[in-house]
Amino acid sequence: MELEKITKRSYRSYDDACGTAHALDLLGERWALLVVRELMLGPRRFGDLRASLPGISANVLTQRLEGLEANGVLRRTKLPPPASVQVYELTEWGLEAEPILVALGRWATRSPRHDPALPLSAVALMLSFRAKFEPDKSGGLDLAMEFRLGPEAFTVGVRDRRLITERGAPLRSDALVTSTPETLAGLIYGKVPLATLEGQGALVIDGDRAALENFAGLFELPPKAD
Amino acid sequence: MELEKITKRSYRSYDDACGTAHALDLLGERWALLVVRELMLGPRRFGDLRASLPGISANVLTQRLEGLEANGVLRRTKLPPPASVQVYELTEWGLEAEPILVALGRWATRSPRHDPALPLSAVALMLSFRAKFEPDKSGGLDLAMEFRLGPEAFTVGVRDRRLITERGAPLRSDALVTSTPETLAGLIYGKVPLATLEGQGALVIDGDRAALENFAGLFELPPKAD
DNA sequence: CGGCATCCGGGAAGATACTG
DNA sequence: CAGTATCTTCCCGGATGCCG
Repeated sequence: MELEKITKRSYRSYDDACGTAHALDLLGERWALLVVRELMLGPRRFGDLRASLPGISANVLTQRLEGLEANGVLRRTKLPPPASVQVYELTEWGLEAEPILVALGRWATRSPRHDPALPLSAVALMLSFRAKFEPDKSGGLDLAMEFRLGPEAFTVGVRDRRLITERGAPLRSDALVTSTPETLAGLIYGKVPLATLEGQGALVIDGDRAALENFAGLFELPPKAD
Repeated sequence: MELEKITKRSYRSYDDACGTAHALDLLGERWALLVVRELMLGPRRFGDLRASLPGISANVLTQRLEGLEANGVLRRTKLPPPASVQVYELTEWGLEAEPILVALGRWATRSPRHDPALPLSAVALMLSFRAKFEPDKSGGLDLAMEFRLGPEAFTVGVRDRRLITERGAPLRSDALVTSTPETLAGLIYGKVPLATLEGQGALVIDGDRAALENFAGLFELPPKAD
């Protein structure tokens, strides 16, 4: 019957005027914030999102995308021809959630239970750079690199004590780094020597090796809160 | 059988090295962040928490407290005699999550779906002040008030363009305000005139009325993201 | 293949009653 | 007052299948 359609209330809300509580109404469901994370560097397709979020099932991803769209956090867009492919992208307001993601990441890195050796998506690595970048260590540095992480290319650079992290390849770069997010995390946060990774074939660098070495020195993990 | 005790694995984690994902492992479960919110201004008892979080059930609150304690976000403490009462309080690290809560609140206030007329806890109101305080409007202001919100007293003040929000009564104050969190939210964010609220008996002010009026002018809701 | 509906099993959340 | 026990309901996760 159609009656059950009408009765489909029970949108489980906290019913709390507090902004924090409302934020949880908007993106407190399981996986929602990680979907937002994956869109933080630009539009993605359904399949890309799924591949970047190991463990999410297709129907849950569909539900989250619907909910986030209904709440105005993201929108569905069709890429211009000839691609003509459907993608999901954050609204301007959704994009403004970035500092929250970064702050959450910085805070949780101090957890004794945090395991940096787990899998990592390319976008998550880029955002982690923003969380742990230390401008004071970057004085006078000016570098631009291309990171090839799987099928995707990213631009990473430093100029005027500011960090640049974008999706897509840069026009010019000092070095091209081909590797995986996990390997780069080991290099930058785990202080694994670059030569070791190259020896294992886990990382290939073409161009100025010093650029990557310098870059890796700009990040510091916050102390554990034991 | 005892076998089922052994099989109780399945601690549902995102298994993601990303700090944001780990933050969700730590406090992404339903109600967890609101429990943290209620502890942000100091230790509380089980019953206080329950009363401040309408909708949470006792067993869920128990589970959240256990989980947050296991993760090092909060600890159980016994108040010194003669109180000798058990309370929950945030660890130093847990306290550091405050900017996250405030940022979430500020962001979500821009949601078209946000309804400021819903119920509000006293602690949530205090934290909302921190989210929406505009130092530029507070030049030269110096005031201290006591807010009596139900059984609890709070100190609210401004000095040197900085906002003070604490639990407990101040030693000296310019005014004593007795009301509810919802009424004060209407005054400060809804711009309901003070005289109207007094006329309804929803708010009683003893002392310098101008202190409260000046205070109410220091906050601005961020624009909607329609 | 990408996107979405449907069915099902397990587990977490919600409501209520009960206990020290 | 501070939880525990129990039952129900709903959400999540996985599999399958439809359709453009």
